[in-house]
Amino acid sequence: MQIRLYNTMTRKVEDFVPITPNHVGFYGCGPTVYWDQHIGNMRAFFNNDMLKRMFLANGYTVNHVMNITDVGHLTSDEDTGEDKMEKGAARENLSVWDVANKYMNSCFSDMDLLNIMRPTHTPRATDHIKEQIELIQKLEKLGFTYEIPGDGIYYDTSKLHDYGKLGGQNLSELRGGARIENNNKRNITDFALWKFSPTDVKRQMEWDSPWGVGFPGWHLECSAMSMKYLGNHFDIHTGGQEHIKVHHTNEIAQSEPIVGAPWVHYWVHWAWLMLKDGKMSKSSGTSYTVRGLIERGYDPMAFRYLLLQGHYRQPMDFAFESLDAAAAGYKNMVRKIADLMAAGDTEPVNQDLYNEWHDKILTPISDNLKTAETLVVVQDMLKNQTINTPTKLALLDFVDELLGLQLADRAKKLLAAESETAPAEIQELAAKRADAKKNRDFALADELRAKIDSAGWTVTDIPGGFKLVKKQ
RNA sequence: GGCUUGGUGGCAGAGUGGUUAUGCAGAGGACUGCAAAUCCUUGUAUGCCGGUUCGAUUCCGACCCAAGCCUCCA
Repeated sequence: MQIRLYNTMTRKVEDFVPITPNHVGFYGCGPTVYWDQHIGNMRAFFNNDMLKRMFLANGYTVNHVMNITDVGHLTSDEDTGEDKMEKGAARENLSVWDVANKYMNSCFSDMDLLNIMRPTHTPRATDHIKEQIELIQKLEKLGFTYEIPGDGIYYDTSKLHDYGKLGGQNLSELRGGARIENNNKRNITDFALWKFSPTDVKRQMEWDSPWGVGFPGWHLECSAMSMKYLGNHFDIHTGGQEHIKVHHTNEIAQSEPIVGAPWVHYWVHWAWLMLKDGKMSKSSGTSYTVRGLIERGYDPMAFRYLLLQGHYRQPMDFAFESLDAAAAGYKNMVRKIADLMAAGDTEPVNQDLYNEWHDKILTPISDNLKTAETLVVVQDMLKNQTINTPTKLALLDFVDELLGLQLADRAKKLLAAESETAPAEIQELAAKRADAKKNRDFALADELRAKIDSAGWTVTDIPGGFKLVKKQ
């Protein structure tokens, strides 16, 4: 099936043509591991996951690389900026290395909870200092660097004729004085490749280099590690939309002089998950984690379902009201599937119908990841009267693989919970209630139902009797 | 200020040059002593102003508003 993706470089939805047939290599910017990743961060990782699942469903092999940024970078190119890693270490009274490990693992565990497949490679910046230094040396040889004494090695953006092409903005269009200027930089857009350690403070993370002790600039790791794990040219580079103008622009600047243009064939950018009143941020206490959602009683799959209803290029408003709606929608879907499973239909799978609907499901998601439309097709499929139950269940297995919603798993759990036999005293109460109903003593019947309810069971009337289901 | 995206029903959020998804919520009905579940039916929207067109929510332009980047950020 023809895959189409919006390419930020050309600002168009394009047919995807892989470098190697039936194989895709892609790099998605990963987390800076100084704190928990909030659900906004997770939306980006979820999008990478959907991109990957879409390719897998289309028969591709996938090499997915996600970096772990564990080097502390200054929050600006100034010496006065804060270092997030060092700040996190101070906050928790841990070494920067322990902070990195702790939050890398918590990020992975949140990804697991959301059923996000692990990337093929998750290289850490601190494990690739050598590669980063080598990259600077290559740029140095080509004449793209200059040193600001006592500060670092910088990239001279005026040396690259098409600098800024990804963001559609040239040097002269940037607003002068909009940010604090480093007076020693040659151009407003120049950025650090290597920063020297400050002389007055001992950094926990620093390395030797041909230019002096210090640490790499924050754009460098992505160039160095993507080349190492994906080769000099690869298919797709993804990241949050805020990376277009600076981070990805600078990655291109570092890479294309060395490997030749185009370095990356398709640039795909994810829009943010917004709060009603602005962006999600840790400082304002408005960030939620996946584990936080679970503590509030939500199935992480409800959040996944919510994300699937939107489109990756569209900012999405997050509110508990909309998460509730998604949770209800997801639960209804699981209910329907559990009913299909319980039907025990032994008809054979209709292969023609299976193929037809398989393609119907795969088509919209292959067209620039229109997951919402795929969800619509799934709803249509569930409602469709001409598809028999075994065919529907086979299609749902495919849907689970494609969308990662764990529908079959939840449906089975639901059925298991419903088939659990109630303890004798609950059975007895339910039997008494049935008697009360027979005697038309509805007051007593309702009282008994309340009793059963508070004991953790739900009694429902079914034709010819009653059913006891343990409350979830 | 510049560059880039967008503005759709009560909420979230798709598609589409002419009959406007889907989910949740709402309303009515079937079923039930009442519930629950399920099923059926159903209302409500395309920021504003122009233009192109037989016809625009869809194309074009201006404006207004929002978001992203220009400063660490998914």
